[in-house]
Amino acid sequence: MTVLLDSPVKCSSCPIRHRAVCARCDEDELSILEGMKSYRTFEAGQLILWRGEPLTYVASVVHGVASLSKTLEDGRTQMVGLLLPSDFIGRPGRDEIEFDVTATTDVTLCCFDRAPFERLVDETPHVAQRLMELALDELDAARDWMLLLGRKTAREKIATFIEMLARRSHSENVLTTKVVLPMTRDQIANYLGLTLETVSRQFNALKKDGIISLTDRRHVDVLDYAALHEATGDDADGGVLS
Amino acid sequence: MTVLLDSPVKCSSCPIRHRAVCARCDEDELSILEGMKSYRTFEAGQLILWRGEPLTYVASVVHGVASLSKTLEDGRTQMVGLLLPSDFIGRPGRDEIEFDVTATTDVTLCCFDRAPFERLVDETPHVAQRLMELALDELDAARDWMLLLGRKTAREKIATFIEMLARRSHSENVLTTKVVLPMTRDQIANYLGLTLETVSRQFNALKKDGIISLTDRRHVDVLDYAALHEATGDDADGGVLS
DNA sequence: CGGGCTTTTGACGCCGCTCAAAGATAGTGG
DNA sequence: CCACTATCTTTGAGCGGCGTCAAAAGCCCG
Repeated sequence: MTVLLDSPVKCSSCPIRHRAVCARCDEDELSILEGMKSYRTFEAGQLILWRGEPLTYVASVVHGVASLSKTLEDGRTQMVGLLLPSDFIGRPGRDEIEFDVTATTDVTLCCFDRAPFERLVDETPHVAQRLMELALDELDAARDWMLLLGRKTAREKIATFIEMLARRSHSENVLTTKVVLPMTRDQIANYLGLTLETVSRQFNALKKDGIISLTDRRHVDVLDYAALHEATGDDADGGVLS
Repeated sequence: MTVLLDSPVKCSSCPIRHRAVCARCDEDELSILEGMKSYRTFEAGQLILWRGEPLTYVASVVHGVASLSKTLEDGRTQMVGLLLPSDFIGRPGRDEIEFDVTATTDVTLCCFDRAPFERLVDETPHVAQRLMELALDELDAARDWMLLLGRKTAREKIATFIEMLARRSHSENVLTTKVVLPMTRDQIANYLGLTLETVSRQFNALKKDGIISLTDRRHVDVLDYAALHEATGDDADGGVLS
């Protein structure tokens, strides 16, 4: 069930303070947001918002992973975005979204009612600018994904996926070799435009090649970053340290 | 070669006046833009901007079609966007782009130097808001395309492509049955994540089924809109009249 | 220990890719 | 105006990667 927590974390000690929609806000702006916000939590698997439904609030992801997905008439589905902590849900000036938003893991959201938030956007350029940056970041990510979906092989897709998670989950430039998979094989398949069987086979193929090891179903250990990047099909310069 | 025309069309009689980045501008704002703009034309096939190059200007497409594309190490390429008249090239706050921009047909751009344009964006909310809308529109389009690339069959891809062109090219709610293909089979293949042979075969399959007819290589005549939509795999409600 | 879920593994078939060649079409120069 | 050429498109034959179907194995939680 959706849970409304009465005491959200203070903005000043919020883990996503410097990356979320509030990143550029000064103290005054922050205290306005502080007054508007509330936390909501969702269990893994819950629908957070769905296509066509009027959007009553917008939110930042604080903890956990959510996903955006679209579905064809006959039920085939494709994830069109992954929302990690600091990512934003909802869009200024629209009152519907065109996809479903689902909690992939347990999720905590920092929510703002739409009307007051939009007023704030109109008045504070810091928020509007940051929103624009976030939208453009998403657009870049979407385009990388289009290349992946349209042209990469199953093996390249899996390698790219692991590399992306490694890049986004390492803390402060320290490159960790342990990667946590925030989703099941089935969800990974929907993200990569594959079937779950193919996902499983390719994970094991990378393992057999000594590029990764699979400690348990949710944990990948990257043994050879160079080989992993090689397997993504991307240019050499797009490597891990960039 | 790039041609700089010394006398661009006046904004007030510009064909994209009400849809481009300037859509919400009032007379005063428009005259500022008028003073900043210049036209550039490119022949079909020319590179307009390329990945990693510093971005010296931003622009609106006035006539023609341009495309955004990304390339893998071994040369496989995927179009990640189609720019039709009124679409915008370039992004505030970034000095590089992550893809190549190519003229698909002969193209006329309405260009603004980046520095003065960005100053204008900071000062006039009308432009900033419109830019945000355009970015979100592109994001929606990118996500539809992700569904197509990841989950649709070749036939569904072709049907979706034709339907999209029909929808974007008809003027003022009048549904034309004649659709002009602004690109070659090879370029269509790169847009849809297919090969040119498959594109050709699927066009002819739709023709054999009586859904379209092919007058010449650049012109499609839609004979049966309902059947075309059926062939896209999308939900019933996303039909032509929406 | 039992039941449901996720993952793995195998066998097989099909859609779309590859390779190849012939057929249109448009642009060029004689 | 027409032959010539380059480019684009169509068509065919064959193959392979990934999807489909099925069943077994592993894991988690009561």
